[in-house]
Amino acid sequence: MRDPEQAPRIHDVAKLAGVSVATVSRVLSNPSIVAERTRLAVEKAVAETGYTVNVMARNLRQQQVGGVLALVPNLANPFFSSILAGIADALREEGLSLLVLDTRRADTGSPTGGIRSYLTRSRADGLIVLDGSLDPALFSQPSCPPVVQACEWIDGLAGPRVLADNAAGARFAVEHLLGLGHRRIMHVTGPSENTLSQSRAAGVAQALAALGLAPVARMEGAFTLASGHAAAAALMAEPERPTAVFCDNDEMAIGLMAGLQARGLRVPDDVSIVGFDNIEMAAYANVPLTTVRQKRAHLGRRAAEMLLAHRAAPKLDEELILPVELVIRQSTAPLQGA
Amino acid sequence: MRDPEQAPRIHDVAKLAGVSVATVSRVLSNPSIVAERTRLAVEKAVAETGYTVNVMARNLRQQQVGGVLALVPNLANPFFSSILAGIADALREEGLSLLVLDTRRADTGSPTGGIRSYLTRSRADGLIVLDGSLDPALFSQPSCPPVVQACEWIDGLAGPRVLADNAAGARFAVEHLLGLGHRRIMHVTGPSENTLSQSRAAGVAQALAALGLAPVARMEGAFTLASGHAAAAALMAEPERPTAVFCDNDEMAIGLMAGLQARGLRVPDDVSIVGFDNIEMAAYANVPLTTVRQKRAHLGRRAAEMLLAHRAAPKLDEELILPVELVIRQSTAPLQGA
DNA sequence: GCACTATATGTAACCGATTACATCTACTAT
DNA sequence: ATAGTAGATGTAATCGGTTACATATAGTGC
Repeated sequence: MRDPEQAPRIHDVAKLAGVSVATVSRVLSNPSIVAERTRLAVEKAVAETGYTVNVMARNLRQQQVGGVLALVPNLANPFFSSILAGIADALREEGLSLLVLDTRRADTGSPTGGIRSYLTRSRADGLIVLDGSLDPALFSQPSCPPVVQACEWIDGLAGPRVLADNAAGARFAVEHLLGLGHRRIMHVTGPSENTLSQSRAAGVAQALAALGLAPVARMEGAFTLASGHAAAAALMAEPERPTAVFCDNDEMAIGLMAGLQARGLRVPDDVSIVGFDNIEMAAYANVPLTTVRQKRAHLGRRAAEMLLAHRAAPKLDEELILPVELVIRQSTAPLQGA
Repeated sequence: MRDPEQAPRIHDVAKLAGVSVATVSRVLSNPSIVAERTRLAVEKAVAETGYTVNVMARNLRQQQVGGVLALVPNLANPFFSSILAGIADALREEGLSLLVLDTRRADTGSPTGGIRSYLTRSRADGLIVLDGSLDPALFSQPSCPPVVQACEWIDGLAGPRVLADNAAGARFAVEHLLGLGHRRIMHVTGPSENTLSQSRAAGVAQALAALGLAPVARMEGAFTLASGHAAAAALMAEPERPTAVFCDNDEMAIGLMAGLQARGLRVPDDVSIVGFDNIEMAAYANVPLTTVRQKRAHLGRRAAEMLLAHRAAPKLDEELILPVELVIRQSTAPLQGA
């Protein structure tokens, strides 16, 4: 006798409906091949018992997990969470769920285990990697599920990628500053090993080179408010003080604004500032921030879609570059005395 | 013959090591009960084959999923993502993974399916609910896994909860303003049906009642920058303009500051402002924001720990109230002319 | 030397679905 | 009337582990 508290199994439904388990399974997964009469009886039995499939059993049999794992460097960072929202959206439409792993924290675990133990077909049907600092060797195990890189990317790791057009965005930002007459432009970057930083630096160099210029100053930050704040001191210390700054993200730009204002400099009168990302706060900063818009949720969605397509028909090395656009607000102004 | 591309199974390891599958399983899960000699042989075979357990098969047999599902109202909201980070941390230590479901988006799906289909023991070993607006009936199915409510809570849903001390935080904030001499205090709230809003409103009322006062104005916001910005207009429209505002979260407070400054009012000279949450941006706002600190990652961690404890030994209706503290920065000042 | 116990390992049932294959029925074509 | 076929359903193998139970071996006490 079976404990009535237990969740009903397909067998219970079958018995109640007077059919075999196979028929019940068919009603649930492919109703069109079973006779109307039978189907109705089974549906009634399902309703009466309150049966729902045991997802684990189905997954085992079908050799799939029903979920995609996202590797994020820092889950608490709002930048990533809106990408995740886009990913979750696209996955749910396909009946897949979203698993999340914070790589910075997981890393600290046992050296052999840690992240690696999650990179198996038995744990996820696919991987979306948002952390460009991971070792490409992690993904070379034969049991590693299909991978799509999004936002950041890993040098030496092939496979599809979805990226924002970082170089173009940086170029737009700097061209905007140049157009306002600025020539002494500082670049507050992300960590130098970060792939985003690198491609944004390339965009900056490109825009400046068109006029035969180079950044008068560069400071390496960490994409944080605090590092932007610290950049204010660096700016003041420059012998030829920059009149404009491009920051690799909005958080650093906002931190920088706060730091400059605390030192008595005014934005945009004394210094023009451009950020990157267009986080929600950018529009509500003390001085609304001119920045480069990047559609993060959309990027996440495209990454998930690409993963699903890639699973169906592997397309190596497809690279999707999403457009970005400059949003001009009030943190930039023509060079004084120009 | 087995396709050598396939992931090795426990059977392959057993054959290579010259032992039974049971022994291999024991080496992996409970090494102490197998002889040293045998253990070494098995470990060698595991290394040679590159075997890793099939998580789905193990989970099916052990009747567990290996993951906990967090229900969040809005994944893109940084407020929730740092709670998730805390949850993920605590779960990983127990070998569990974090599944995420964005309830606002999932809601829009089929009425019968949607969220409900995720609330099954076969999909998650436990639930952490961060959305107080959900229907308690969702969790009454017999197959629903153990639930812990965190941060927000659902009226009519019993079970353990982890909350910040919202009433005390609001009281601290208002007492601080009263102590600075302010008497005309406005309260910018979250949505009135939100449980957080309700308990914060209670704290506000309590603090004011001690002096026989009531809020001179109240405006219902949506926890967003935009609604805080809109509150600036409401404040200006008051016949007796408030000299201080308590906002139910930092985002609204920052939006409000921006709105007031755009209208020529100065913070804190003309209006003092207190927020709630202590998001990172609070310290870097144009005027650093006085606010109530709530340790979000810690709250998430405690929620996960409570869930794990609850699974082991169900403790109904345990309620954990985490302390909060006032962080005084520069957005509050003594009443002018007091 | 014998019974008994502890330790180590193997055998096979089991978790709960899906699905290849077998079977049965009813109908069509010759 | 008979074979052939399509459609509906049942039977049982299968996914890949874990673990209760059985068995074998070595060690202990009297």
